[in-house]
Amino acid sequence: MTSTPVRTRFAPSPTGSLHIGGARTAFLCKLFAKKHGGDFILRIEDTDQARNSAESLIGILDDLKWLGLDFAEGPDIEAVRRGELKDIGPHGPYFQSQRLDIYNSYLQKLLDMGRAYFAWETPEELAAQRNNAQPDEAYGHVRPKVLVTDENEAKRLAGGKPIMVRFVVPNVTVHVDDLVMGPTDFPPEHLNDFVIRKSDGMPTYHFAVVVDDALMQISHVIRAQEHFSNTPKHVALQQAFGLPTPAYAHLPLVFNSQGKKMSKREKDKVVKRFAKKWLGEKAGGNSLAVLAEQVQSALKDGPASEALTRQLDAWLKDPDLVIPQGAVREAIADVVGVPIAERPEIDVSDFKKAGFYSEAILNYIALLGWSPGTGEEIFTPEELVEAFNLEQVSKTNARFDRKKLVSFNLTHCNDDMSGDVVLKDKQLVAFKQYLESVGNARLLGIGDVKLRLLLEAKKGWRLYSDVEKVADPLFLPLSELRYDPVSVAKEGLNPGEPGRELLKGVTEVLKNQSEWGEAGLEAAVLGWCGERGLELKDIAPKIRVALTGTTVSPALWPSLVLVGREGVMERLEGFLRGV
RNA sequence: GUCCCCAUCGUCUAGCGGUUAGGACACCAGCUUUUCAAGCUGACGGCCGGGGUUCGAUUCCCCGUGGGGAUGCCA
Repeated sequence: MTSTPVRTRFAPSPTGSLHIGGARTAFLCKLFAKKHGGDFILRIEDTDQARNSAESLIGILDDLKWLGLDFAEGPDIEAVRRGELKDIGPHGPYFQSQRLDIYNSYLQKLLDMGRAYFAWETPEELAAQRNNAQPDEAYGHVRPKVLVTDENEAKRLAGGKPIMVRFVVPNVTVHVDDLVMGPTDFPPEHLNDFVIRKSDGMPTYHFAVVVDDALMQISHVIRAQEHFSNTPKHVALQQAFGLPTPAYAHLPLVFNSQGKKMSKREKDKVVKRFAKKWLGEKAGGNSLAVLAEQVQSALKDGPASEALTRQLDAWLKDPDLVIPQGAVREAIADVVGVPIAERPEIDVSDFKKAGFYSEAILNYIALLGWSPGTGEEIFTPEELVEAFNLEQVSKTNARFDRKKLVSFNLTHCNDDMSGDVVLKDKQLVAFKQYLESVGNARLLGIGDVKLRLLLEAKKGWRLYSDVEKVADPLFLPLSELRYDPVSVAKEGLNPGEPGRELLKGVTEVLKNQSEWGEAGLEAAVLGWCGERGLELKDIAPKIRVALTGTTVSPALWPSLVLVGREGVMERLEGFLRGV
């Protein structure tokens, strides 16, 4: 046994939002580290200059934080919010874009050893090579006869073409002992001399990941299975440098319910469909400009209107084109009115806005590809630390099942609400976070005491959005309250109908109620029912309709308490006067 | 094209040569209920196909089929 401390890392690139598969990888890395008393590190792989965005970076950090996936070393979130790429920890920088000197010094070692060389094929030339390859022939880059290791000479020979650096892949079989995939031999003939420094001077993923994992003393590389076939590249690089090879564990992939890859393209397609529909409905010339205008005003600082119009035009015409900026896509979705239910949930933020509880999500995603083997399924994050192990990780790709997630959500929330004060407080905090994420200032404004009562009153909710939906009418100003005609008719509450008389009667009882508490209200109403030979179900839905406009509300007594004596009387008497 | 990985109810999975193939979610039925939910009870439902190996294969091997990944100046 070695005494090397366990150190795992999650290394997202800020080119998009944190999706649920990435969240799972991050979580399992964290679980493994914690289980072994080690550290979980966050590194930002921002080497793709064309696709990086500050919006993505902040989004990813926010989502990790919301999930409770904090890290021992990595970006300084507060600084990043201010627009600085600052980080915390002894093995930094943790932004690859700030490690160029390090990469270059390692690169020079390779060049000096003759294990790397300059190359200057254009992307078109490489594509042609691949396309022209004969069947049975390994296609792709072929190592030149003479390797150029001097940069100046390379520049001269390239004649103005951009130069990059390739690694001389050794002609030996690479053996990888993967903790999930098992021992595997990778013969050299399937590997060609891959690029390690791009022509813009940035290292490629394969190069940076090797240098960084070694320097950051990562003991276990836990990542998605899509990287498995590339692992021999990394091991070959480690061997060239004489660096240690970390333990590898490649996780099975997570797909959507159709068994397809989760991608922002999926979201994009839906938005595009609705955008086209929206434009089609607006007869008359320049509705594209109108769309751009509205999208822009929905955005705090989006692109200029004309630029946006051009972008939208190109986007609508090309079925394969995707809006790269998540915020812009969301804004379009809002403007053209894509229903919430139609928006594919892929990113962590989608689930947050849909009203899921972070711990339920963690529980569910941990079980995608891993199983404790005991049949147990419901775990808190702390329990997961105890239970988790790499041995029980399967090699089989999994599909994401939203309904099961919903069920987990219900269970976690219910468990908390039937637990102690600490647990109930967690729900309160999480519910408030949800309300903030969807911008429901009205409910946020009722205060913690009422919010807590509300959570208690709406028993058995599945999502926070369920609580919100059912509670919202309770706190609407009376002038904005709409009565559902079907409910009104069903309860016989239209003028002249018998239900109205009953409601009048019970309104009197409530008016004379001295103590406005759940128990007192219940006793009073039940007493009134008893005198008349009525049951609660004869009157409760009528009160609900007058109170909320529909027959659906949280439990009746707490609802009355939440609305308060004045509010209730205003609503009941208002209903009896009007409608 | 080439290489690699995978294959148990609709979905996530347990199983690691002998099991009435277990659980969870979904679905369906019933019960319960002041609404929506929730809860309770029950039912339905599976070893991809073909060859081997073996006294015996869901389990081990081979082939096929299907799915996925890699083969990028993306990560």
